[in-house]
Amino acid sequence: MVKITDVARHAGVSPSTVSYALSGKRPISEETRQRVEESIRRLGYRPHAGARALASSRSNVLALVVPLRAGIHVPVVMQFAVSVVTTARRYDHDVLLLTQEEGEEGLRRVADTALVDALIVMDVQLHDPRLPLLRALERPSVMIGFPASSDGLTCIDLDFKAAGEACVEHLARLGHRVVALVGSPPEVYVRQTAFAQRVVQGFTAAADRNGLASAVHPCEASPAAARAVAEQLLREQPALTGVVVHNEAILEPLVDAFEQLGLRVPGDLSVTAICPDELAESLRVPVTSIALPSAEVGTRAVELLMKKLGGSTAVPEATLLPPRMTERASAARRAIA
Amino acid sequence: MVKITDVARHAGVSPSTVSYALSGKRPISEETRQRVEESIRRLGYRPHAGARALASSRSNVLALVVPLRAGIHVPVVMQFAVSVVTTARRYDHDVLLLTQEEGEEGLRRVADTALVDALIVMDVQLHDPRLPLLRALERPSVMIGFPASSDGLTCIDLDFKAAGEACVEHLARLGHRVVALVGSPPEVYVRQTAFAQRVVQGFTAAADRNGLASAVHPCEASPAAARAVAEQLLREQPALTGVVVHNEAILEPLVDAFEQLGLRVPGDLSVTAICPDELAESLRVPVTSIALPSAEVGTRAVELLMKKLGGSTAVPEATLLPPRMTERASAARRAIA
DNA sequence: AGTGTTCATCGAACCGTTTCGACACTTAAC
DNA sequence: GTTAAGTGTCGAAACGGTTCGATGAACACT
Repeated sequence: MVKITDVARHAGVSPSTVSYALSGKRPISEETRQRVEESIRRLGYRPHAGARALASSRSNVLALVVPLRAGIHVPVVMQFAVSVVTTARRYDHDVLLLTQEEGEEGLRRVADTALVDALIVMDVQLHDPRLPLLRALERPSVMIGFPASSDGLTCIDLDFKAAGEACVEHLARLGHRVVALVGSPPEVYVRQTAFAQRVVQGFTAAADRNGLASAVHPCEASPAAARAVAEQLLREQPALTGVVVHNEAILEPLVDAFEQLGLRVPGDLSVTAICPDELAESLRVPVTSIALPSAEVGTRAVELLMKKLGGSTAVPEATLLPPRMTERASAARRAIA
Repeated sequence: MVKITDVARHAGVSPSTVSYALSGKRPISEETRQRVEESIRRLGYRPHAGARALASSRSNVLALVVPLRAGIHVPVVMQFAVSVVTTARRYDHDVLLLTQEEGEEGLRRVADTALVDALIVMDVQLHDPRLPLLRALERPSVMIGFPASSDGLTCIDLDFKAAGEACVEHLARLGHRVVALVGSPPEVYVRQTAFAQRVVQGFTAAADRNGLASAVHPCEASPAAARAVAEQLLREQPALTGVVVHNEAILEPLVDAFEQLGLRVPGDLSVTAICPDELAESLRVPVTSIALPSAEVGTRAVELLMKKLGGSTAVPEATLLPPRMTERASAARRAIA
């Protein structure tokens, strides 16, 4: 293995000069830098990650904790992870993958052993048991999602409340007067993941504000459940013409169920959703939707971390990404009966 | 930060003793070990990962390279990744996440900087450009999938050829005489990913062996393409009664298309698939399938790596997991016309 | 000519472990 | 009763970088 002293000898300088030439932390003459770089190339030198971490107390590795649980749309998680890795690389960092399963002990482990410099935690719950730990940790972290109190933490996510509102406002503009929200599986609400509740808040607030009749229905992630909800909706809200869906898994079966019950989309029923663009586009009837910006969240999360690692104190505690709606075929002006 | 010398002082021993008590690489008296462990607990000591890696030339980190490209079923990748992480943890290792995008340079980087001890590479192609690199690297690796020649490498995957055969054999046993394979998108074949071709080989061989009429159709990952293939099949093989599907994305739309064309499944048409159990189970008509054992592949891949890291030379170059079929509702005995 | 700056580089200490050789002390063997 | 073979522990030397203070050279300003 070729080490920094080999490079130094080959270039006729001291090891520290090589180090500075590489890091740029002290001025090095253009000529010397050239020579060092040439030697590095010639010898195929690569700094030893462990040695570097030891000496600099920076591992240049970020931890990413991904959720495993049911009710979470896997492609979204994956896209997010990829975006984190890609962005981290732009800042010369790597990403260590942890599963939720590892729990608090896992976080403490990678942080305390200095295996990672900072952490990204997904799927944060309202009263997440990891919150106190993350606050106490000597390493910066960013959370995807919002807990009950984000004091002293850095959080980022789509503004789900605004997303819920936007869906309703859109339907209201199209003339719909009776709307329903088909939401996440009940367990998501029970475990108090903030985003599901925020959608409900936004949905309800906007419906009230616009004087619409409205109802909210959680829904399991199965086609059968989707069908059941569809029937229930028609029974309980016969005048229903607008539906907001916040549940990737049942978007397609739900629309199918409506059509099988004799309702055309968007002829009789307009549908808007909060889901990945990919999904919204892939359906038989492309769905007007608010995108789940997983890639952007990933990028922004890393950027926030880098800012914190850079010592900046001016990192915002909360970052709410504004919803972006794409109109597709599933929502149309209400037919005048 | 509390370090090993602090622990040593607190326990009244030398640092090396603490190290040996921890690693077990030399005998330490029961009494001393107790004392050391107590001190560690008291002080909350965690060995510094970088220092450890430097001194031992072992980082205890594995690299996992995940594919990004189209035509790859994301949940399978994710499940695999999770299984890798979980298994790695059992061996006291962590997992660094790399994307295909990083390419050969990425592999070289993490290997040469000693950031990782070993590598797992997914989605290997027949003539993968990374093969020479992996052979040359001083660190062990395991590939998921099989290249044209696996000499000097360690590969593991489902035995796709046997899986293709098993699907046909099953249909043959049920009395079907005319069968078709609906495969992966054309680009998967073009880029010469071995597993797709192996399914075709197995399918064809078993069909010939059983004297069945057979045809093979690649298929894009869209509902429209599924429908088109369904129509084409009926046109070209009017006597068709058995279909093997090897394409997660279109399994559901394909079955739907058949039914809309007036064919009952399994009444008129029997379907078997090679896909994740989860998917096979979730359809309206649960599909008889060969499981894609992503979790097992992940576990086994890590175990193989650990064996190699342990210095074992008796690590098999090729590991083919035998197909496991689960019978569900979609395949039945051929109706006698 | 002397003093003060700035720039480029060097030398040495340090980062926190692991590991190797040595040593003292038991125990077993002949 | 010496020799041989373990046991359990210690001290010191790595491991391969980074970083801080010092130094020398070049230059400008009194």
